[in-house]
Amino acid sequence: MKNQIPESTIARLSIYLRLLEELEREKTATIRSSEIANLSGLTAAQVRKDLAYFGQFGVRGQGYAVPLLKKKISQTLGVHQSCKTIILGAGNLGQALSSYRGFHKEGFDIVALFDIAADKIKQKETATPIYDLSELQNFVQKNKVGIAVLAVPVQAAQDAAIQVVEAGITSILNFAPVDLAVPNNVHVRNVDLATELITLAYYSKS
Amino acid sequence: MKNQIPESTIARLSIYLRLLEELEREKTATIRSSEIANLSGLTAAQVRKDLAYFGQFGVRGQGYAVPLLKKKISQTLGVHQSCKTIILGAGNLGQALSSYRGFHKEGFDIVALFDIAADKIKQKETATPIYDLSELQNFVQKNKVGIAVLAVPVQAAQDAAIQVVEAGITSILNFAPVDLAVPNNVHVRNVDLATELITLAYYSKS
DNA sequence: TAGATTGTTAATCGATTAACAATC
DNA sequence: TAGATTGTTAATCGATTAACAATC
Repeated sequence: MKNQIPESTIARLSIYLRLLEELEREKTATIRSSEIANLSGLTAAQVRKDLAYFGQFGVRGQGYAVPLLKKKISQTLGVHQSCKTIILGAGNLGQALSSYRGFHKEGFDIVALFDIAADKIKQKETATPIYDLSELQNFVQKNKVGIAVLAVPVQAAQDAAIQVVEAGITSILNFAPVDLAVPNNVHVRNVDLATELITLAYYSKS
Repeated sequence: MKNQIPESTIARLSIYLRLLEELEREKTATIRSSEIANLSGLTAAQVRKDLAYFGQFGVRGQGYAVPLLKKKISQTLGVHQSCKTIILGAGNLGQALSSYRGFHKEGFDIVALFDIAADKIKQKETATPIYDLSELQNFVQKNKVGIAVLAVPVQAAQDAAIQVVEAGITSILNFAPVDLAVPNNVHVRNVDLATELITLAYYSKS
């Protein structure tokens, strides 16, 4: 069971991590909390507070050593090794996500797509195999799948979530605009694209 | 200039709206705040508070009339008419988004895709035309574009944002993992898919 | 009138920000 | 030592929740 660290802190850690990867590529040796803040659009106090939840990684008067901090954050987040990920729904969105480079770059391996009547779907260029939904349980048990992405139509989402949970997966990224009912130990994050646009539309007037 | 209404309230309004559309299709006449809360995974107090920012839409002892509330919320959000939307970046993600039904359903018309060297891109089934980025200014001026979606690689995102802003667009949905520098009057919402997965991965251990 | 549910105020909670002592 | 920047505590801010008077 994890402690009382805000989910927003965790989300920001992953932003710091990506920034540090970039800085390491550029051979930057050290960085101050104020610089991290500027580069990621946050405040220095917030950066230091976030990091302090997990340890003391900096040197007073100096800042943070980029390679060390990167290592510490990736250990904290547990992204040092790659994580097998499946996508439910092999429509436009599902297929686009499966070839999204950002996932692979951060260590997420999209190992399979699932869909109903998978045999009807033409399997374009994608290297990722598409299986029938009925094979889900089997596949998940054989392969160590850590995360499921739900890119199915809204009507199918709750049902898909149940199947995913039954297969033993406890992390779900949900693109369908519904509040999924899942057991307490299952973690869901929602990406609601239409809501994002509606929110923007509100601000685009006035 | 908009008042001090929390952005999270606006985001929830759009969730209520979609729920009400559903309820209206099912011919539900009235609904209580507690029911709205259950259906969207929130609390009744929160629902009432959100709505109270904009007026008194309910009847004490009765609840809310579904058609009326739906109308009021869509007026508030300004989604009564459709909003022209463009997508920058015609790669996998851009093309998937352009055919994403959820956008059209909520009144967002994807009127064009833009990409560098647009002529090199084979224009699959999509009905949405793909233009060269150099035509952006011209297109936006001729058509009343309200929102731009950035589905370009991270290196190209800041530059794309500048062009979009120069063309006069003030609402941006950004899929690239960077903190975009934009003028104060421009509203940006970020969807950071890799960060979502990393956050989930953190919770999938332990 | 009695019962129900809103609208709204006040209390709680948690996250962000500010400030500064510790220390490299 | 003087200067800089962290780690951490305390103050602020804002959003969520609880409670209840208003009222249909």
